[in-house]
Amino acid sequence: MSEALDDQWVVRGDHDEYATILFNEVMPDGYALNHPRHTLLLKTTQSLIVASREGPFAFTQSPKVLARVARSIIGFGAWCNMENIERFENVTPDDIARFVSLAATGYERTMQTVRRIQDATDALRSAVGVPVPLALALQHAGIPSNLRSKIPRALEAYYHMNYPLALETVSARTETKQTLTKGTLYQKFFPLDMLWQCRKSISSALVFEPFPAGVWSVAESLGKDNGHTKTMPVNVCFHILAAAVNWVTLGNALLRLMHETSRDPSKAEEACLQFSKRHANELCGVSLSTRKLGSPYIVHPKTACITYLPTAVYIIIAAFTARRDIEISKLSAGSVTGNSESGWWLKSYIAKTLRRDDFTPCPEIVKAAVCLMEKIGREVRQEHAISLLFVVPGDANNCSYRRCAIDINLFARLVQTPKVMIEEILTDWKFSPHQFRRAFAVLFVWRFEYANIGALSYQLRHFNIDMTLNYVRDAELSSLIGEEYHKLTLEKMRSYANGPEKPCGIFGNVLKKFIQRFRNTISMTDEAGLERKLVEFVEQRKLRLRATPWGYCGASGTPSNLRRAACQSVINPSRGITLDGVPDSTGSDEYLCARCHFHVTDSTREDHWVAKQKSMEQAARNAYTSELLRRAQMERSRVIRIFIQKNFNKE
DNA sequence: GCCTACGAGCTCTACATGTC
DNA sequence: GACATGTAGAGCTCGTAGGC
Repeated sequence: MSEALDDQWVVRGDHDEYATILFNEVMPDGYALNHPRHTLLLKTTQSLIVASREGPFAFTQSPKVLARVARSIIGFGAWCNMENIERFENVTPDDIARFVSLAATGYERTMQTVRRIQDATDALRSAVGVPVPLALALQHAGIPSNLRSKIPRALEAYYHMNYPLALETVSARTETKQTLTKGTLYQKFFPLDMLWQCRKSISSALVFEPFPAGVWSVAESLGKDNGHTKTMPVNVCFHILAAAVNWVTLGNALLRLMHETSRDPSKAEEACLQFSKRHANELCGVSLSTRKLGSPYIVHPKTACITYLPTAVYIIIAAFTARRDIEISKLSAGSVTGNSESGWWLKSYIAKTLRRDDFTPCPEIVKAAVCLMEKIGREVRQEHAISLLFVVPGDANNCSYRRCAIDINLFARLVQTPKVMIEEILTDWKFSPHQFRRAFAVLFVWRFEYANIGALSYQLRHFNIDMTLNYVRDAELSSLIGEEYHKLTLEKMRSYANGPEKPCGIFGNVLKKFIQRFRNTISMTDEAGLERKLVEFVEQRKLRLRATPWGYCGASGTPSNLRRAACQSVINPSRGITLDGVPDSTGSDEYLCARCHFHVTDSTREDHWVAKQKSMEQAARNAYTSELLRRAQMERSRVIRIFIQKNFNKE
């Protein structure tokens, strides 16, 4: 911890982390916290920060957490000051009850900002006239000016008193303040408990235990449940991923353009024009220019390279490795190792669970993205002997390097990510880094159909698999996956009805007959009629085709389907049911599906079947294969061979 | 259930950059 | 050179993921 300054402490932690705690906040009486009249509160706050970090009541080393403790104590001190309570010793249980119930409704009501700003405006009117400057009114009311976004009602009152005609324009700012979440309240109330626990080592303390039933029980009774990270709509997710991949693919060319244009400014504009024309598709609707032309979709090549390219790299890493924001931000240059044959591995710090570096498997695009970022910041890293990946050259006159400003929403707007309908308003989707971690889980679960949650749990580095299941049990996700299954089923049915693919397998033949029946009942030229019949068929039967490498499973979760599905036979030790109650395809294989009532396949899987049959035959012929296993493989190979002959007309 | 450690979103300030 | 605009980085309150 640094030495005490007049108005702030700089609290340092591990890994160069630090937090600044300001002690010059204006109190409701108009005097700053570090004014001599607030010495007691200041000393108590400082003592509690020390006690939180050292000694018997220490619970954290994190500078940010210590800063939060300070904020809570100062906040409570400000409320006491407003209530004319000079020492914490004078606080009564009733005061605590009043404070916590007010605190649950947010800053504005707790600190009675409406009344205070009205009083301040009244008092200042005679001295400065109307309108009273807002900054002056806030200062006189003892409300920190940076909290303006938290006091919409107080602002409305201020504007009403000073600019009556402008009221309509500001009334939109008012909204009912919802109760804060349990977690937030817990963090607000916990430091109050310390005013009792640490009573022997602080200047001013509570004389009773404020939360005998526990801090959490109070927070729980007053707060609302926490929310969760939203799931990106599929089209939005795929659009921004495609854009990020395109930008990363174009990255080296963009860097060359930036260097060319900076070397020869006279040709810069022409070079940008030509580049934009040549790479119109990859740039996803963005044009490059060295001049400011007013369009949000025109950017300077330097901005493209040091702002948008790092963001594209960030998105690629987040989406394809499921790493958290903090884990990506801390990546070092050279963090991807491996090769195209044995695979690529991203070395990153694993926050929350392991809390150490670990390797995560990743696709080649991640390796390309990291290499690109290494190139962007190479000179900076060499010059300053740092390893951080996400750094770019800083401002020439001020700092020589800086961390990349990753702004996913800015990038999304630039590449014109589709808008979404939220509460009947077409609006931009609001991205957050954690949504890509969630998107990874969505894509994994959808692609592998709930298979191997253990693998997903490892990728997310959860200690507890229940945490992973929280992702895949989520109602929003289930509905999303259900929707995708529905789309896939309809697409396959259309494809089977209109060609060129023909369904085969036992269930495939059933589908073929239904499609033929539809064709017989409608005019051959009535494609709309056929489409209608297909949709009705899929919806009425609740048909959901789920993909496997060798075809599709059409079994539902009804008792009769489960009884008849080949993979659910009691002699199959690998049988299993997915979380939505249908047969788990990971407990099945080609041999079982070849004779199953619910299996569909088509020519897109033909190569797979042929290769499988060959590999089984070779394995059976292997001299080292035991006799028992050889016989089993020969039998399996025979069944698959017959399936191929019957369905793909091959000998 | 309880708790920690972060992130999101907002505003403000200082400074850089662009435009006329 | 004056002014407008853009942007990084700070602080704040409130929200969220996830460990045990």
